[in-house]
Formats: sequence, structure tokens, C-alpha cells
Amino acid sequence: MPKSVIRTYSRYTREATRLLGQMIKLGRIERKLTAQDLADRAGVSRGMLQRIEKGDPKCEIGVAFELAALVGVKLFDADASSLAGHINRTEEKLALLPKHVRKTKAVDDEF
Amino acid sequence: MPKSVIRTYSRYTREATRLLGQMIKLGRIERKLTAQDLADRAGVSRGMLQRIEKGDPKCEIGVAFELAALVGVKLFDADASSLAGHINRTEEKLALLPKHVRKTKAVDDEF
DNA sequence: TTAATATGAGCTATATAGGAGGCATTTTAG
DNA sequence: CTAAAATGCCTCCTATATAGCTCATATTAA
Repeated sequence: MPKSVIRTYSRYTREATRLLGQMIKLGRIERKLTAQDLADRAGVSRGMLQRIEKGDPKCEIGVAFELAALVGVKLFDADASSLAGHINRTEEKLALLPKHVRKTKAVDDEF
Repeated sequence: MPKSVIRTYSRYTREATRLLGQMIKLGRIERKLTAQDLADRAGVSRGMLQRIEKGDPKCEIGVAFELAALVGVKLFDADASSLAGHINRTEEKLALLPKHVRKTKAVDDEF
């Protein structure tokens, strides 16, 4: 039971979602797509597209990414074909690290 | 009324959320943070962190970005200080474009 | 100008995402 | 090896995000 979730977002997060939304809107307009058109193509409501373009952090990341892809906004400075490669390389890095992290007792690296 | 939303995600979206999740996990382990620790810092449940690290597209984008920020994952190849600049430049670009998009009748640019 | 339409913003009902907690397994430190 | 702890993966319950309207306003093409 989500007990009254009052979430706060850091400036970085707010700016990031804002920027993503703007880039989606920019891409949409450049491609001469109506809000309704783009929403339809992504299978979401127009209201949802509006919220994402406005930078609302409370949206499915999947929908936001889908919209970004539809209007050609690059995530991670990588294009579609290279994503798999990135995944594999990250996977390899992860394999070299410990599977569990042991909480450092006291004397911790607080800085 | 959300009429039974069965959403599908493109390969690109699935790979993008997957990659983001992996990078968060990588950053977390490199910084020797327990899943519970990171979740606490972000103000979310451990289950939520797990889903995001796994690449579940059905998560708040705000939470995913917050986690990314906490472990130093760069969004948009940009660091915190430059996000505002990006926003401004995108804003300027948008100002130069038409505010509304007019649906192209027939003979449309289907390709 | 005017007509057509895109956009913004709000509402409500409902599907669903998220928190809490539990359990089994895996991994690590000692 | 053993104990402690982190992780993975459930299920349940409800706060909440979303679809689907509506309306007002802004913008565009003519």
C-alpha cells in the first residue's frame, strides 16, 4: 500500500524531464505531427503526451522513451543500432564486479 | 477511465530502459551502495529500484532519473550544469517554429 | 477577417503502479 | 564451513496515473 507518496524531485531530475519533453515537442513539430497524431502512434492519450512534453516526472518512462523514439530524439547519445552493444558492454562490466554490496560498517567513506 | 491499457513497447524503448537500469546498477555497485541504501536515498522502495535496474518500462521517469542522478549516470550526455543551457536553446528553437501543426490533408509526405 | 482546428487545461472513473512485507536463494566475510 | 546479509521475486492493497471526455483559447490557412 503506497502510503501517501509525496515525492520530491531534484533540480536535475526536473530539468532532465523538462528537456526531454521539450525535445519531444521539438521533434514532433519539426516532423509536422499533430499532438493527437503522435499520441495515437504511441498508443497513448493526447493528455499524456501533453504532460510529457511539459516535463511531468510522474509518467511511465516507457511511454516517454517511446515518444522520443517516434520523433527521433536520441537517448544516451546513442542510436538504435548501438544500444545492444552498450548493453553488452555494461553487462560485461557488471560481471566483473561483486554481485552483492556489503554495507561498510562504521568508519565509512562519508567523504 | 483507462480502458484496459495493454501497452506494447518498441525494441528501442525496451533496450533504452534496460540500458538505463544497468547503468544505474553499475553506478550503484561501483559506489558500493546497497540496493536498500540507494532506494532509501531516492525515497523509493527496494522493489521499485529492482524493477528499474531490471529495465521495467512501467516506472515513473522521475524516479528513474533521480536514481540515475544519485549514482552519477549522465542523461543526454550532459552534466547537471549544462541542462539549463540545453533547455534554453531548445526553447529558442521552439520559438522559431509554428505553435500549431496543421494536419497535411492528403498527398501527404508518407515518405 | 473568418472558419477550421490544434492546443491547453481541467474533470471523473477506473486500471494500475508502488509500498510494505514475506520468503527463498545467493553471496560474502570471517 | 557458517552466519549474516544482500538480492530476487513474490502477493496484497490502495494511492494514483491514465484514458476519455469537455470546454475555452490560440493559431493557422484562406
